[in-house]
Amino acid sequence: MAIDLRPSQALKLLHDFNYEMVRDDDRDLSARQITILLTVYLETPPHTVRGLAAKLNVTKPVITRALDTMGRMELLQRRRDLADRRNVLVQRTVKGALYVERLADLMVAKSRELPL
Amino acid sequence: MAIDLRPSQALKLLHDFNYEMVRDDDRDLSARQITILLTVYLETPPHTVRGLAAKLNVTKPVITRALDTMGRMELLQRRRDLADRRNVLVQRTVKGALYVERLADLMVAKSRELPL
DNA sequence: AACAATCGTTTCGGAGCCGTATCATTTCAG
DNA sequence: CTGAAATGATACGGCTCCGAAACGATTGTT
Repeated sequence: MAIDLRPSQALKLLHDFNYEMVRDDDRDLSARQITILLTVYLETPPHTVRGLAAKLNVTKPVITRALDTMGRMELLQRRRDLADRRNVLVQRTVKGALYVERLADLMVAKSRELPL
Repeated sequence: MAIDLRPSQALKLLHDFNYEMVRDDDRDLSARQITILLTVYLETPPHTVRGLAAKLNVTKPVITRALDTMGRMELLQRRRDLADRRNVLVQRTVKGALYVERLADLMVAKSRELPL
């Protein structure tokens, strides 16, 4: 069964999801941060700073700063690449996995409430 | 046919949508701004600063500043309530309607690309 | 070994957004 | 008519993020 979303449903889903995020969290992640987080959790490793910057079409400091922030939140962690010590590998954390899971649950819940 | 979104599909949709937003726009809207915009475009008028603040559980200056920003972008506009001149009515614009339409189209497009 | 290239980080000035408190304007109540 | 209440905007100090440039560390090249 394909996902057949109508424009009005798409907007309502977008609204309800963001609405819930805004109401719940004091500190919500930016679009860039969410994209970085989900890229790390959905795509196959390894993930480097340079690779993420290129993929998202942003500068490297943007990734560095996002890792600082989300590292502080324990949603992601850095690790040196032992094979090439210039690289930093971005890895998942338990707390990050739970956060991503919560995003998914919220999205699923809001999609179920959509009118036909 | 109900919208039956699995968690993995929800995450991919969330990722792909944000990814596209980040790649395309230099200046992307925050979660709060998107919520305000969609609230005005989806829910029935009138929309006041106070009403939006209460609905989103944020302070009034948050709404005022968001209206400044999105007003500059011409996505929303202010108008004095002639019945009660203390009120400011938040209204849609042509440019804002096109932006919202683009959001919907992007969401629909990404949802169609989801794996079964 | 010496130099260039790569990688991630840091620095810098500038801009946006935050919450709290305060303000001007308008309306309502006595 | 006068004071209280309501509404939205503004001032303030603080925090985060931005892009560009410069930096240290590491690796590859010759």
